[in-house]
Amino acid sequence: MSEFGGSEVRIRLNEVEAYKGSDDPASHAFNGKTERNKSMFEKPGTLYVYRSYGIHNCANTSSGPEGVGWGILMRGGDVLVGESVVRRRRGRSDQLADGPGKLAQALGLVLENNGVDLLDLESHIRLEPGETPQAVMATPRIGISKAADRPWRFVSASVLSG
DNA sequence: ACTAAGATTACCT
DNA sequence: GGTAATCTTAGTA
Repeated sequence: MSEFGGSEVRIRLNEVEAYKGSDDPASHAFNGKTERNKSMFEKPGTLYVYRSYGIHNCANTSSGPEGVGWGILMRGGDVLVGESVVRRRRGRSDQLADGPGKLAQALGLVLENNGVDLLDLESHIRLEPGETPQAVMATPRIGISKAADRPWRFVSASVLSG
């Protein structure tokens, strides 16, 4: 969830992808720590926001031990609270959070939020326990050209028309 | 210093 | 289905 200027937005994630740092050619962290991706090397639960294609922002949470560049890309979800806020941020009333860039925009995330602790209750952006998906499917990852065959994309079954 | 490619999205036909 | 918009990083000279 996120909370900026009194506007609360909650999104239930139903699509994520794992990126295993130095063992994963598709990961931003594959070639080691850089100025942009250093948040992924922080402790688990650290927000990593990066600019994609120079236009969009995408949100990850680091998942490995401190010093290890593992991360989880939040690809999509359902807006539970604050839909009107999201509509205003997105400038449309549909497709509110069904993609990495859209999800980040829906939450109002910007590059300045890079590195915040998602598990800190005082943070304006937090990761909180939610409803457990009935079933989760593992599928190949999307939007990458390297190691795209690794089944590290996890989708809640409720998203697949069922 | 220069070039190419990239964890994408919105709008066109 | 195809393309433009636009910033960061890595590889090459």
